[in-house]
Amino acid sequence: MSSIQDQLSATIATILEQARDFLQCELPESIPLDRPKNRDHGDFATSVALVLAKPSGKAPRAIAEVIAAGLAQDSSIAKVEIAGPGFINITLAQSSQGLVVESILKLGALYGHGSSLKGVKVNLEFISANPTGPLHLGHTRWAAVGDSLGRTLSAAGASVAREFYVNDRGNQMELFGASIQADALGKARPEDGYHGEYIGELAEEIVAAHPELLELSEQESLPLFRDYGYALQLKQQQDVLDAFGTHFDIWFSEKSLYDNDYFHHSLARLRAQGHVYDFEGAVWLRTTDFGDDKDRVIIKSDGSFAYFASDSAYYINKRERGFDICIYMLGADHHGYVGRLKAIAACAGDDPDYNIHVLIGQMVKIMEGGEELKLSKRAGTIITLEELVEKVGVDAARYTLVRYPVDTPMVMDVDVLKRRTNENPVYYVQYAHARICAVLRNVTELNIPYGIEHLNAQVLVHERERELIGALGEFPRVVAGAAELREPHRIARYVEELAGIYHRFYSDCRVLPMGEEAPAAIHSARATLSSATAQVISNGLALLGVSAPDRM
RNA sequence: GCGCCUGUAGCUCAGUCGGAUAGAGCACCCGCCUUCUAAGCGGGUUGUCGCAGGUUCGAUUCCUGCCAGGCGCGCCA
Repeated sequence: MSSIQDQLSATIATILEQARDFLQCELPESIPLDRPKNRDHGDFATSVALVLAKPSGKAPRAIAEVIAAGLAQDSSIAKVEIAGPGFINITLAQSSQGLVVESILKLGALYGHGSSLKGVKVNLEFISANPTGPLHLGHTRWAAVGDSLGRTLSAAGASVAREFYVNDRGNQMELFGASIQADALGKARPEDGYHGEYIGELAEEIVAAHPELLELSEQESLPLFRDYGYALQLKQQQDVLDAFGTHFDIWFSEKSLYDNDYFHHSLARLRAQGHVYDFEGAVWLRTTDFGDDKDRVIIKSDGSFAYFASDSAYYINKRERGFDICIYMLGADHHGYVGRLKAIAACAGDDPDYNIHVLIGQMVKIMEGGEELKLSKRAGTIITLEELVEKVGVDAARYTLVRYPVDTPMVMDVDVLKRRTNENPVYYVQYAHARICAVLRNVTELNIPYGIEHLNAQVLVHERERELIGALGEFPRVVAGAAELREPHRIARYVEELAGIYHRFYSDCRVLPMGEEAPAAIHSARATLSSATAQVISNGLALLGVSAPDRM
């Protein structure tokens, strides 16, 4: 299904092709075509004449004349104007206004989906919190953004696996086990252990289920406390994420990288590429070959594995599982890892600009009552995902977290998020959807027919109607752009704008007949346009993992 | 010292294949519900796009330097 934009681009490309003799230069690969901010500039505008001015050596307005003459032949175009230094402003014919609405209603929930990433296998790893405590705010940002990005990439045609990397081995696990054990035995927790209230709760739960642990020696019970605690804590994280609407396809165990000697297999692969060396009893990866600050130790001189060992084996593992692109989502406090992760890919013989993509999320703060919230009862230090949801609900939390680019540090204001006003964009958007649903209920009650077969585009001549139709037509591009740039916040911003446009349409364009007025084509057409808008808002919110309520 | 991120209206922030007069919400003032959900709409006020150069028809956007703030630079995990 090709959009109006695509058709226009193709038309212009054809015109340029025919004017090759006149231009005498290379033609652009893609035609710049966007929707002007100023309505006086038509439905679409292109600066292609300006772009071609230099290579062709012709005056931009002269080039524009040629293109405009060609476009004027197209029956789907009502008006072509040349403006300023050589912009070409295009106004669509009334007859083509209905096409967008038609395709939305035909495609339904699939409208906006595309094929730009078709055939690409993406591994999307996010959150990957240690299973030694509750998820906090930073994880929550990723839970919202990562999940939304996953939905967006899928909509663009990619095959996406959402993966949570579980750090189930290493020193932190031991400290976690020791902390729980200390509580269970009524002793002091290790100083460098975990100190949240939840440790005590885990200890109680474990002792209740396995009273025999208290009969064992400390040495014997330690690994059991660790393993039971791990299972409970992981389950807790999974439950919380489930309630948040974030689902993973794969829970990947770090420990499993060392099963069946997989690690040595991955190391051999790196060695074969020639970037592994031994020095002072340790095994190193020469990541400086690919721009890292310094080489990294894989196996320490005491024979134990450095954390980097897991990182490199894990990357190799992802690629061996057939993923083309591995996306990592890391907190800003880990941005120092970008260089070494990219270097792993390069050392493995991959293209670090294509096969691996690292997103860095800046910090999230939370305010309530004008003050920053720092203490969590449960975690002991930072606010948890659960606590945030208790305060503001899933929709407001997800929406707010996903509406900013991840490289912007953000502050969530609980007081604002509880508010049901314009200040809180999630309600603004949801309200537009609920409002349309209410209108359509009334339309149905009055037996006014609507739908594709009742859409007479000729009557939709109001400026608000054209504006709305134009915005609806943008959605597929927004989705494709969000997927390509890995920026799901673009969808949130789009949906806000669309909601605003609908609200303005609503106040200027009456959908239902007034009083004794007989239902006419305009009512059916506007009802149809409304239902298409509801569909697009709903599709957009779905990509954000936010509900689109029928009533509010 | 080196690296990453940020600097746009009084506040919170959008704005990337460079485009026309730089946007939204909030705040402030004024209007709009005897007919659709006022959780809405309309109007008014608000800018050295951190600073200085460069690239060009055109720069908030790309390049360089500087200033300011945040974060990071382990044979820790």
